[in-house]
Amino acid sequence: MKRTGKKRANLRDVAKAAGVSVATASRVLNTPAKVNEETRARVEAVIAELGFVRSAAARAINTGRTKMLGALIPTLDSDIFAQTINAIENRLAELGFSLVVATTDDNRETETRKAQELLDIGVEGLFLSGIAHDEALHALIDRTKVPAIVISYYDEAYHLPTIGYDNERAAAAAVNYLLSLGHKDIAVVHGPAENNDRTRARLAGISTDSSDRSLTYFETDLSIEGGAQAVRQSFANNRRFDAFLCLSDVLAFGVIFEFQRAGLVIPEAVSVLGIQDLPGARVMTPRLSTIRLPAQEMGAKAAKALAHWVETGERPAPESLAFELVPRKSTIRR
Amino acid sequence: MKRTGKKRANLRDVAKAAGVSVATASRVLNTPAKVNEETRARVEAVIAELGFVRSAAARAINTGRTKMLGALIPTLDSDIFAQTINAIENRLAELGFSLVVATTDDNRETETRKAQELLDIGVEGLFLSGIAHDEALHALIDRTKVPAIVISYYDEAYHLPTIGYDNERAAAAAVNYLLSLGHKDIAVVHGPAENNDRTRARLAGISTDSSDRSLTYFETDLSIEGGAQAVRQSFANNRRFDAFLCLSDVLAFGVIFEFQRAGLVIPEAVSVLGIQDLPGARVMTPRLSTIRLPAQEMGAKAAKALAHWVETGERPAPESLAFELVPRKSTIRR
DNA sequence: CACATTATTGAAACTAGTTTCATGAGAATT
DNA sequence: AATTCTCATGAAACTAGTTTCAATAATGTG
Repeated sequence: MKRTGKKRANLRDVAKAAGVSVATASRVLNTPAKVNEETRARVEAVIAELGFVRSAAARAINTGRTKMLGALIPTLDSDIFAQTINAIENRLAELGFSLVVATTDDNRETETRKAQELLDIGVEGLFLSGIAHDEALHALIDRTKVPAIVISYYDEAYHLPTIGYDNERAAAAAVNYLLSLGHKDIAVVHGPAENNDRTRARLAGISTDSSDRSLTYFETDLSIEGGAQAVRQSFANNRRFDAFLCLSDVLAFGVIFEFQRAGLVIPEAVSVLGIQDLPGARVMTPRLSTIRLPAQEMGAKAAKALAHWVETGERPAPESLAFELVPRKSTIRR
Repeated sequence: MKRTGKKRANLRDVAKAAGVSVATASRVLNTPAKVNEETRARVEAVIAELGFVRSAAARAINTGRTKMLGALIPTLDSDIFAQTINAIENRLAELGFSLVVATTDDNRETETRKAQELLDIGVEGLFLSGIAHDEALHALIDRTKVPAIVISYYDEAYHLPTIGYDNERAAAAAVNYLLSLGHKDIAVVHGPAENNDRTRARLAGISTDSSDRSLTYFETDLSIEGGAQAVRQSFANNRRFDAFLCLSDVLAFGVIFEFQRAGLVIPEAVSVLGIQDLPGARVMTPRLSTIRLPAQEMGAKAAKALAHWVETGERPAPESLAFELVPRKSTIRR
């Protein structure tokens, strides 16, 4: 460590320069009302003059508070979590918390390692995505008793509070809508199910009760390109469908683009339904029919809940957020 | 503060339980090689048993290091910064740093306030977007001497190191490409210029040298919907153009969607050119011609540069990243 | 005017670690 | 056998703040 020249001013320096005790200097920072006006002005002047910035670490060591929360999300490199994280950050800022983000690439070991690192730097609470985690992560949360809430997933029975939507029922609502439109032969496009419990839950919600309806599954990358690939594969198989049910809007985007590239018109050629309602969904052509998941509301509620938990020690109740069918122009009755 | 029951174990507890001094316990954590093997094993056992987690704050107070960096970005609620932030976080994680994000909504006071908060919680360096900032933020950076680098913008002469692309020249390359295709009557669609220096720089790069070419400007929201609005406005004005130059891909998306909605075919009806090359650009229909900005490379380089600066005190040199014209299917010779 | 109350303030203890310095025990060297 | 060196360890100082406790001064009440 090379402390180049004079170090940063600390409270003792301030106190000395202002001719007061460190206690008084500290009071100016924390409980200014308890300090005489003149004294306070003097100390404040010195603080400004010396460019004093109080050390967060020293503060945290005393109060035990860092006012930081950590979020473990699969990736930032996609719209999917952007809205939620944005909402979390916004609400957290209002509540006086900072947000440290860590991406996991949907890899459980990475998630556990980064959770440990977040705890090491002193976050007071964690946001987790979904309920599929390493045993080690659960152990860590148990051991440290760090408040942790799960987003993007609702499961009342889970051992951590979940704030999210019922992925299974959202998917069920999606199929039912397509069935109600008279579609019989449906392609289901979804991202990797292996490490993604949201995807798995959505898959679990999908079924047709009757035997004259068929479901064909395409597992692909959770990306626009992935959606396009699924369509190309269906072409390669020479297979036509009444409808494409995409378990995520990003997949629906790719599906629609690929059909358009083939010169087919949506929804006349095929109905396409997404899940999520990303910002682009209602603007694209055709406007995408989808199941709207309240990403922003979820972020705001999760932020509020975790902040409250950390602040008061009162564990929040799980919250189920309503999804909503938003029929637009990419689906048609058949 | 209600420390529910027994507090978390600290180093003193560990030392006592292991029958050693705190100094030895600390050594087990930091320089295990200097501790006798048996002693070390004993201390480690106690650490595991007590679920001891060392306080980051206490550590930071001694070492002066928090290993946290802060990023101030306009918003997370958009693809535009997602790739860059993702790349920053990934690289930072490799380098052993954590990333605290703060959004500014392109509001300078908000930015300054959040910068102060980031510093308050102890970040050792800052990523800033663009070069337009409050005087107070500059003063803060000067005063605290916190390493800060600017991304998304390249300006050798700026008083902070910039790592980004030359927005002005990227925009110039875009116009030149359209002109070279024979377009004479060009609509320029851009986001709010007021608080956005990237937009302003791009606007500055746009000109036609000859008088038989015309440029018409549409200022709108920096969003897909914004792009669509610009097109609607051009319809309302009964104005036709050879080409739409969109100063950001998101705007181009909206422009294309709105034309498609009107039943017009891109690029036959009108050429559309974007800037950025978002993930969706090369997948949409038609595949979007654009000026590719190396967002991920920028994120990785910026992360590396700031980490190095913080680590060694050596201020990095500004870096200009090459943009690249990517002609695809949304532009045509006229 | 005596007593009680309130407002200011500083000394010192305290938070949870790291680090320096000194000490003692063996081991190695002369 | 005497001296030197290394290794392991603990006491105490130190980091930068917060907080408690006590003291003093100033004001208010009866």
